[in-house]
Amino acid sequence: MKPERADAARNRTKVLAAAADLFAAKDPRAVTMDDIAKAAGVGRGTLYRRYPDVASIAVALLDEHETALQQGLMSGPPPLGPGAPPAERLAAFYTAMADLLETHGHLALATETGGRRFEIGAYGFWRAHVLSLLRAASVPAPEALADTLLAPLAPEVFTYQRAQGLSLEEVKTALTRLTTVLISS
Amino acid sequence: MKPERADAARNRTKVLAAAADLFAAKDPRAVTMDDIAKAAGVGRGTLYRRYPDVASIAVALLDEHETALQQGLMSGPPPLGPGAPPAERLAAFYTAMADLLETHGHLALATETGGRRFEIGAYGFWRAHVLSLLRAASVPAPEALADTLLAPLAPEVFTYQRAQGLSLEEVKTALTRLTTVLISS
DNA sequence: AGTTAAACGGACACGATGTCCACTTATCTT
DNA sequence: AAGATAAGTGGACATCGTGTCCGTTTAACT
Repeated sequence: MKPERADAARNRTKVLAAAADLFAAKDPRAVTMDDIAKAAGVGRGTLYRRYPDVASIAVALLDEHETALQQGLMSGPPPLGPGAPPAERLAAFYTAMADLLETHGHLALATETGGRRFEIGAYGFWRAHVLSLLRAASVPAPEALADTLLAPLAPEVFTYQRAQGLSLEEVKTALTRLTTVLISS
Repeated sequence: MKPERADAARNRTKVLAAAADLFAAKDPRAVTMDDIAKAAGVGRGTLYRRYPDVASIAVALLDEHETALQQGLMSGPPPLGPGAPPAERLAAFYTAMADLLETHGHLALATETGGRRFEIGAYGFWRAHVLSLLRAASVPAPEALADTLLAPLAPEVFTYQRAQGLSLEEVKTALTRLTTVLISS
């Protein structure tokens, strides 16, 4: 396919920058397409040309961080990447996810307008990763456990816990305890 | 306060019946106030007089089942009610919740339009219950664990698992294993 | 400079929300 | 039984967000 036209690229940058500001400024779930178009100084039609909804803009903003983590899982150094025992890898994954939510939780929230959590590509990836680790650790009936274990990583849960006054460390230990206890038994 | 007027009672019944049908018929998250008013043969204003939004109607429909479970937790027979060791009570709670989600999952979905999960009264109750059991079992740092453990009970997670082909039993065992393993270690 | 096709932006139609108020009706009073 | 009163009703209205459509602009190529 052809390279991107100059004005298109310029507008994409403006849109993403404006959206990032808006997501950070107020409740990400309340940001509308109109808001973003207005803030970016761009027409409605221009916005819809590239992004079908607000969630997809948040996904675009989150993408680089997510793919970085996915790289780490697949080919990074242990314990996150291959080479460490499953229990440690799983714990490392949870810690990394918590860090990602800590820094970009507002974006993650914005990606989940409605019940889209499971339809997003990233969820499938996390699930496959957890599943393979559970299998490697010979945990029985890992299919149901995978979703159960991923549930506490939902952005709403994490941000709720942090808003309740729990420290990042407290949340992390709760998460990792879940994994280690489950695998070692 | 005064007793309810006859026409008001009649309309409330009509509204709840119509809403129950609609929630069962299509995606509960797509049901609108207009739909319900139309289906119940009632004006918009009448509907808004009693219920501020769709979620609150779903809550009303769900209420009796939820309070029944809450009664069971507080004063019912063991292992759900008091008298059994914490690990068993927690497992019984998860089983009961799974059953409730199995029968009324669509209603539970409708109560969570937006990110209201944690603002609903019931969540506070479940959380307090889990927390007290964790404390009774001398589990360290139970505060963070409580929310983490409740996350897999989110209606979206449960219905997603069931829609993926997992049986009710498989989900139940995944949930209870989580609890027993955590407490016994 | 001229041509072409991609990109732009605002107007439009639609659907849902929540409010407001003139009218109806149940219940109480005597 | 009739009137008084306050609660209840229903639909019109203003507002907002969505997604599409199309005449106009502009970048890129010749």
